[in-house]
Amino acid sequence: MLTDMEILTTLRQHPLFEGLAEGPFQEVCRLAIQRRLDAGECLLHQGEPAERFYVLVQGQMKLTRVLMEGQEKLVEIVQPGQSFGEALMFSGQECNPFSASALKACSLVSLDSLHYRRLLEAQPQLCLNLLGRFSQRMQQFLDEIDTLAMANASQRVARYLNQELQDGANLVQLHVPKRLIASQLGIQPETFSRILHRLIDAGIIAMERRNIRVLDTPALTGFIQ
Amino acid sequence: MLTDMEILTTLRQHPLFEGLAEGPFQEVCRLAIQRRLDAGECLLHQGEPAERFYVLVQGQMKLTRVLMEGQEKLVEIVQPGQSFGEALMFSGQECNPFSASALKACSLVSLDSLHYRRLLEAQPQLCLNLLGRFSQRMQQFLDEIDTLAMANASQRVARYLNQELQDGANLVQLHVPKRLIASQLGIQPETFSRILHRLIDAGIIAMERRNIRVLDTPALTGFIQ
DNA sequence: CGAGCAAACTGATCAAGATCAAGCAGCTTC
DNA sequence: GAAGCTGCTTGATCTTGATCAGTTTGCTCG
Repeated sequence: MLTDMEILTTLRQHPLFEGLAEGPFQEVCRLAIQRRLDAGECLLHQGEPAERFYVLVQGQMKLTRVLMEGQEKLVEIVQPGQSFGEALMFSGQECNPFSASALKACSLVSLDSLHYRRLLEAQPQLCLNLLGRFSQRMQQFLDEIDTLAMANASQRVARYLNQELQDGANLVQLHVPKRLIASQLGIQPETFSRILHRLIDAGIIAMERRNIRVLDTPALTGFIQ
Repeated sequence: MLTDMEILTTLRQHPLFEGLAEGPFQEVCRLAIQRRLDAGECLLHQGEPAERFYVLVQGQMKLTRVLMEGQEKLVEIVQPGQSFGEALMFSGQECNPFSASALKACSLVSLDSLHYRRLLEAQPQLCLNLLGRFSQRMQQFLDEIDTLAMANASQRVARYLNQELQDGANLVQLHVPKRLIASQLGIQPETFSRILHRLIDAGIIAMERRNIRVLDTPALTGFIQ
């Protein structure tokens, strides 16, 4: 169970509310609805109408697109403190472009899109923040399109590992099952497994459980070009 | 050669300036720079610093991403009246995320990003317009990611044809060489050709030059699922 | 008009990755 | 501890689409 304090702190730290005066922020909180999900539970179905957006306070969620034959493709993993569904607020069309479901038990806050939109009309600075966020997200999409358009699966995996490699460290933690990563990269779980083990055999990475240590960064990078 | 009048009209009709008062709009025009390109000429190189964005007045441009081994992937075809490069204004990083070059002889107008950004700070309505545009663009990206993540090439082609099929009509006009479409779909020109001819043999489409007539829409749609 | 060139088409070959199938490791639950 | 479940791995086979090579078509330009 979360305290109101924890929720307040999470919202306050979120870029969507950065620079918002105390008054309007209180109003936002007043209209916020708290929501709890069990692991595996579904929050949004792709194609359903949407009038709210969400900030994840605790747990882990996945956003997926439903393709043909019931297959689903992972779009994004949402971690605590992150939001989703806010882009919809402006697009004119009002259907969820993805499904959302909980990977672990989750606590999240749901906010009214229309209310937030009205806030924006009076807060140019907030608008600019949001534009920046959208712009970055688009960059990420472009990157993902690159990854998918790349010729072969090994390059996608190498590219993925490189992206996940945080600042200086040589450790990549897969915080979701491998088959989901495979789905994100547009390859089959078997192929993903084989490629990882090929990289291990080549001495480029080491793996134990979901922790992957990159031993030879230059080799990995060279793989991509 | 374009008259100032034509340029003014093009800018005025552009969503980026919708609802902008006459004064600020004149100021925008005053700072605009006109640019001419020959067919094949390159305007922007991916990775170079960018301080301006562009509105195409006449001609046709392509935006491409450079992948490994000098291969390039088509991101978008720009038609007269459309803009590009404006997302960069907010992303913080200041390098072109794509290359841009002319497919035909082009006239375009280049605008100062910083100046436009300052305009936005005083114009909440303009911000909201822009947020809407960005949001739609993201939807398109999601769609494209779907297309690329789809299992096989035939489905990508069918999906592409369906998207390009405008409202009710059964005609798709390819306004660029087929090899560029293939690049956009992440397949080889040969494969694209073969698939189109397979669809012709199946009686689903008819093709003459760059005009494709869809004869059996349900069959085409059925192809995708 | 014919030369030259780029785009498009076609056929043959080959390799990457999907698919099918089975086995194994780690966890929970009774 | 056995049963059952899920995620991961490994092997064998088969399909798809890339690649290479050659031909055809259509367009431009001297």
